Amino acid sequence: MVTIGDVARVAGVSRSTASYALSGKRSISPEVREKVEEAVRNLGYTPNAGAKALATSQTKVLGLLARFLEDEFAPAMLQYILGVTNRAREAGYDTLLLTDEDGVAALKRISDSRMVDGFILLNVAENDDRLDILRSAAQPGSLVGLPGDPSGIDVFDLDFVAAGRLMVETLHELGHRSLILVSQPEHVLERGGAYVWRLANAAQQRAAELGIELHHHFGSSSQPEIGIELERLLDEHPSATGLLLNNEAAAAALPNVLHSRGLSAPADISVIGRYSDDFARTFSLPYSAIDSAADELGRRAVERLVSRIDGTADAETTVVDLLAPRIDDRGSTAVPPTRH
Amino acid sequence: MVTIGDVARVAGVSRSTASYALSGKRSISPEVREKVEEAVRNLGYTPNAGAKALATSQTKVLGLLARFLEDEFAPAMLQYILGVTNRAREAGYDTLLLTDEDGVAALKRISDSRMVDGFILLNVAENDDRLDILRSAAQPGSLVGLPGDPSGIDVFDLDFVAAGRLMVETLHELGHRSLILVSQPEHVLERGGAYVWRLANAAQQRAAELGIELHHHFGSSSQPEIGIELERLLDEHPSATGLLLNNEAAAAALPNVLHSRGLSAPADISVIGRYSDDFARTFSLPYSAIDSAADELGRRAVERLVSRIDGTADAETTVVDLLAPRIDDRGSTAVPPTRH
DNA sequence: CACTGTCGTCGAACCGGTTCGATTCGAACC
DNA sequence: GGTTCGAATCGAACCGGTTCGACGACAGTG
Repeated sequence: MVTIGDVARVAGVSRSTASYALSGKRSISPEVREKVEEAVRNLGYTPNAGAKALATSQTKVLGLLARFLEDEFAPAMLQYILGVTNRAREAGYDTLLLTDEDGVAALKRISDSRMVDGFILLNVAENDDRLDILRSAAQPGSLVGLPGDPSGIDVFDLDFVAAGRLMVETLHELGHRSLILVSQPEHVLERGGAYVWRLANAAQQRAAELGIELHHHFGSSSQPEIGIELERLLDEHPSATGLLLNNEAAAAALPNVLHSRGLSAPADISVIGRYSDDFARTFSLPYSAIDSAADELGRRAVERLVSRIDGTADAETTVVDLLAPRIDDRGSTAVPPTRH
Repeated sequence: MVTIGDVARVAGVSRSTASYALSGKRSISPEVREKVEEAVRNLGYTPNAGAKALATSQTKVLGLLARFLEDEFAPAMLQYILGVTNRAREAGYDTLLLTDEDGVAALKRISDSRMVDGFILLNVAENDDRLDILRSAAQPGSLVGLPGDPSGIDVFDLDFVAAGRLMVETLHELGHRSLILVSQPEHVLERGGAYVWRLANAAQQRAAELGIELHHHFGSSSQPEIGIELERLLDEHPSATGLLLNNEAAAAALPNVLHSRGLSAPADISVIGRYSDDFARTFSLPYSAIDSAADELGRRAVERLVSRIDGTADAETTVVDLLAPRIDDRGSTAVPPTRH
C-alpha cells in the first residue's frame, strides 16, 4: 500500500513536511504543497485509518447501538438507522452498526477498544442498562428515546406528552366528546417503553381537563388479534366518534375493520394515528398521524454528538430535546356525525 | 487509557512478553501468564483497535454496502443487514454500515483507508458499477444478489430460475391450467433487478413446457394502483385459477381485492407469493410464498468472506451459491375449483 | 551590521500494539 | 563434561501516521 513516506519521497520532501502540506497545520510553500498534492494524485494515496486513529486518537467512526425488541415493528428502526448513518456521513463520520443482543457488552467492548469517537443509542428504555456504561465511557453519546434518568447525557425524542394532548385537543376542537385510545401492549411498557405511558397519561389528563370521555385500551401488536379487539372496542363504546391509535398493528388492521362494519373515516369516525410517515406509505394508511420523525431525531442526535466530539459543544450542559409533535393531515378527521 | 505497557509493568515483565502471554504465540511460563492475566483483569485492559490494526493489518471489521433504491420495499433490506451483522459478530467481526448514495466512492474510500477486512455488497444489480472497484480492491468481498458477470467474486442469491419453475410446477401438479404472474415494475428491471426477469422467464418457459397458460404482467409497486391492476387482471383472465406474485405491493393489496370480489384463497383461487417471511408476518399475509431467505443468504455470504479473509478458502475458485427456493406453506393453494 | 522574528523544512519521538532475532538457562544427550 | 536443544524472556524494530522542537534562510528593524 502507498504510505505518506512514498508521497514524501516522490515529492522530494520529508514525511513531516508531506503531512503538514496535507493537513495545513503549518505554513508550507506553494511549490512544495503542489508537489505533494501531485504525488498524492499520482500515487493514489489514502491515509491508513488505523495509523491515523493511533496518532490522533480519532477514528471518525460513530457507534450506533440498535436495540431490536421482539414483536416491535422492526422496519421503523430502519428509518432511525438510515437517518443517523446518512447524517453522520455528511459530517465526515462512518457508522459502526451494533446489533448485539447484549448492548452493555457491545458498548463496553467498542468503547474500551477506542474504535469509535462517540455513540448513538437507539430505542432507549425507561431504565436502560446501557446508560451507566455510557456515562463512564471515554466517548460521548446521544440517546434517541427518553429514559427515566437522562442526567448527564443528551437526549432526543418525540414529545409524547405533547403528542397525547395534541391528539385529544384536535378532536375536541372539532366537537368530539367521546374518544377511544389504543396503546401498544403492556409488555412493551414492561420492557421500558415508557413513552406509551407518557402519551396515554397526557391524553387522559387532557381529556379530563376538557371534560370529555377517553376510553383507554392496551392493544395487541399482532394480527388478527388486534382487529378483533378493535371490533370489540367499537361495540363497547358506540358513542365514541374518535379513535386515537398509538399502536402500529391497530392502524394496519383498521381499514378492514371499518370496511367490514360499513364505516368510513372521517364521515363516521375520526382517526388520528401515531406512526412514521414511512409506515403510512408502506401500508397505504389513509389516516392522519403524528410522524415519529425518525430521520429528524437521528439528525439532531448526530449533530449534537459531533459538536461534542469536536469540543464545540459546552461540555457541562446536556440537552433534552423533545420534538414538538405535528399531525400529518391525511384527511381522516372531521366534525363528528350528527346522531339521528 | 490502559495500554499493554501498563499491563507489562504491573505484571513485572516486558511488553513483548505480555503480548505473547495474551496471544499465546510463543510459549510462556504458567506463572507469568497468570500474572499477566491478573494484571489485565485488575487494570481492565482492552487492546487499542487502531494500534492493533496498524500492527496486524487486520481490523476485524467488515464493510456492509447497502444500496437503497427508491420505491423498493426498504424493510426487506433490514433483514439482510441484520443477518449479516449478527453472523459477522458471531465470527468476531463488527460491521461498518455504508449507505452512501455513491457506492463506488464509498467502497473506494473504505478500501483504500484499510478500515475493513472485507466487504459484503447488498442488492447487487445486473450491471453493478461497484464490482470493478471490488475486483481491484485489496480486500475480498461477497455479493448478495447475482450480477450479470460475477467472475472472480463469490455470489449468494436465491435461485430465481428455480423459483419461477417451482411456482408453476406446484400449481400445475394441483391441476391448474391457467395462471397469472405479477412481477415488479419494469423500472426495477432497468435499475438492474434482473432477478425479476430470471423468475418470469423461467416461469414462462416452464409453463410452455407443461402446456399451460401463463399471463405475465409487470405491476406497479405502489398502492392503490397495484390493487386496481389486480382487479383488471382478474377481469381479463376469468379462467385463471392461480396467481403468482413476485411483487410485494401486489401481495399486500390482494386480501382486499379478493375480499371485494367475494373470492377467497384457496377455494376460488390459489396464490403463491415470493417475499420474505418477515414481510408476510408484518402484513399478516395468508399466502404461501417463497421466502427471500435474507438471513440465510447473509450468513452464507459472511461465512465465505471470513474464510477468505482467514485464508482458509481456496483463493482461486469463486462460488456462485444459488439457494434452492422453498415454499412456506400457508395453505393458499389447492386444486382448482370445478367450473359449473 | 547585529538582532529579532517569521517562514519553511527536517529529524526525531510518539501513539499502542506485534514480531523478529538474541540471550540466558537448564535439561537432555553422547 | 562439553554440546545441543528447547523453553522463557527481553530489547529493538516496525506498522503509518502526527506533532514537537530545532534550525537555516531571509526580511525587517534600529
